[in-house]
Amino acid sequence: MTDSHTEIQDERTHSNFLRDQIAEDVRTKKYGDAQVQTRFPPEPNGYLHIGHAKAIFLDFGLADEFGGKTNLRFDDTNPEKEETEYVESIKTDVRWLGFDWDRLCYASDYFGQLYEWALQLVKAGKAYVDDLSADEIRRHRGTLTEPGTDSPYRNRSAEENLDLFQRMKSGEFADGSRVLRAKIDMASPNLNMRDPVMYRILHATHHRTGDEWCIYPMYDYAHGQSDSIERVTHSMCTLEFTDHQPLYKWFIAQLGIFPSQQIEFDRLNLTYTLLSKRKLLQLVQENRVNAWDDPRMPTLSGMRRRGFSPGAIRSFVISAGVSRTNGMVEIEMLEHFQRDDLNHRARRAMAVLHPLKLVIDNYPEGPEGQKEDFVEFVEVANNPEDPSAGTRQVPFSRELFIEHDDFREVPPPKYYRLSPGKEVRLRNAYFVTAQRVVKDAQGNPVEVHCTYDPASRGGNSPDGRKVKSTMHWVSAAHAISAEIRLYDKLFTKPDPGDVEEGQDVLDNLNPNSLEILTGAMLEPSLANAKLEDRFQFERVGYFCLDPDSAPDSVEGKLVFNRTLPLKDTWAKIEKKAGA
RNA sequence: UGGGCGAUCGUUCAAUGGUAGGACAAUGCCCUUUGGAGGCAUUUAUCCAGGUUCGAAUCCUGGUCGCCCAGCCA
Repeated sequence: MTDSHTEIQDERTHSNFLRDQIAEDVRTKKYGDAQVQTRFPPEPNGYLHIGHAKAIFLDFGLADEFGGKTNLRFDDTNPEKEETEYVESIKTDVRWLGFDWDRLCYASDYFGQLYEWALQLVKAGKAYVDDLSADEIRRHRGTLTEPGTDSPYRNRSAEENLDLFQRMKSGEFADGSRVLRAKIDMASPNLNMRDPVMYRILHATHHRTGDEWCIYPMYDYAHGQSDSIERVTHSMCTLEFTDHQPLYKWFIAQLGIFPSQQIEFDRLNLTYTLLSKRKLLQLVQENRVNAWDDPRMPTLSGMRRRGFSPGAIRSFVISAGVSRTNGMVEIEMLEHFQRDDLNHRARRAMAVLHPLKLVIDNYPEGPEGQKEDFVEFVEVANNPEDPSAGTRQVPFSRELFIEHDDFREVPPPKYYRLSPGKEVRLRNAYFVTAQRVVKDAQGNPVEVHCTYDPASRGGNSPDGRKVKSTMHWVSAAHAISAEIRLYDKLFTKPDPGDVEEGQDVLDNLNPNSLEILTGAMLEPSLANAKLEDRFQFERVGYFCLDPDSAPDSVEGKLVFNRTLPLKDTWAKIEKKAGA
């Protein structure tokens, strides 16, 4: 058993620069005897995706390793984009990944303190109210190569700034009319230091503070201090915030408060996958997918519905590693860890996605000559990888369904499955030999007639005869039908952002990312499937029940999602031959 | 072009001055009552040029290439 657990342990002993840094800080007692404190700081403006899972495993995982704690903090400084629905979904997703936060925090908890600190900076002449418009501020900022120019309001007296800022807070001014800026250096080569905006006027209702405030702190003014308030020792974030560090440090130094240490790491990028909350929101809003939890989405809720597991996501994220290089991990790696997980856990079942009738002409007749009535039950392992999963009895009869693609009237080279005159094994049942095929007007096979070898019951012939292929099947009389949803990649290009001039990422959407099958035939035991069950439909793939199912309803509607197909060597051979 | 960050197999992460290794992918073989799983094997890498050193992926110098920053977003 090559359990992924061992792999995780191995990975853990591998160094990574985050762990190294924390270990070093603990060793040198950089923060005295204080325990390691981290935080996961999402903005509640969308659903979490697998990129966030990386941050979660790092923030919570590393703190765990060092016996520290992790806060869940919502960076909710922009009331116009944030909603309670997102807060709830984020909590659900973090828990689903297996973590519980030490403290549940909100940047909005600190609005009062942040305001007090702003007052302090204003009084100290370190911040000023600027009457310039957003556009004018932009023009004054300069460019990458040219320094900015001072705002005409830059040298207002502390008294005037104090008065203006307090009136901004009291709601005297219109949105956009004034901002509070830090007074740093308009000529800094780091644009973040060119008198960044600390507060803007926004007469908007906040999801938590309601209408209490009409000025809201900018992320850059709130983030470092939030870390400081929570006494976060190691504040891990993604690379693009690297050059915000000097600004955070400036605020911390001016205020003389606890200095958290920020360490940046690379974002997770996955081939064929879009990991931008803004774009994901667009997919939802424009109904390009059904919802945030559409199984094609890289959101944690989508992946959960699709049948992915927290353990597999963890193995993947840890195995993909962390660094400071911007790369793109192949989606195949994620799929590998999910298959590995499911291979060990998933119960096996037989399901025919594209049914083709198979009739055994020499199968014994039932009592009083009623051929169809004769039924026997074969014993089948629930999971050959796990004997403790037990066995079940599966009905077998004269008329069966097999996979349409498992029969070829004219077999291509290396095709081992059923074709006229060929003998194959029906899994756990009998050897059968195809005799003749009934075709429709278009020449498509609709029914295959075969003979079986009664001595091969269970799937082996006493004479030691070998067959090249084993196929799954279901008894026609006992089969239940279900809707099957097959998912493919949402995008057609490895890098969805690779677009032609004038085109959009959404132009790279895969029009065939969802295929719905309505005629699938399943073995009867699947009628009892539960939402949390994981199945391998043998030779087909991994599946789970979708919440759209209503097994207890009159129709007993069943909907299965394909998490992932099984690896398909034959498809590869066929493709190569065709190419 | 100002500032910041980075560069190791196809991809991704290791090697912390001392045999360049793992995982995914690919290829071939073995095995198989899932063309699944498993086993074995193979291929492919230190961005370039100098330098320091007994010894450099690692340290130094100079290039090259890539990513990020000009929101009253986070």
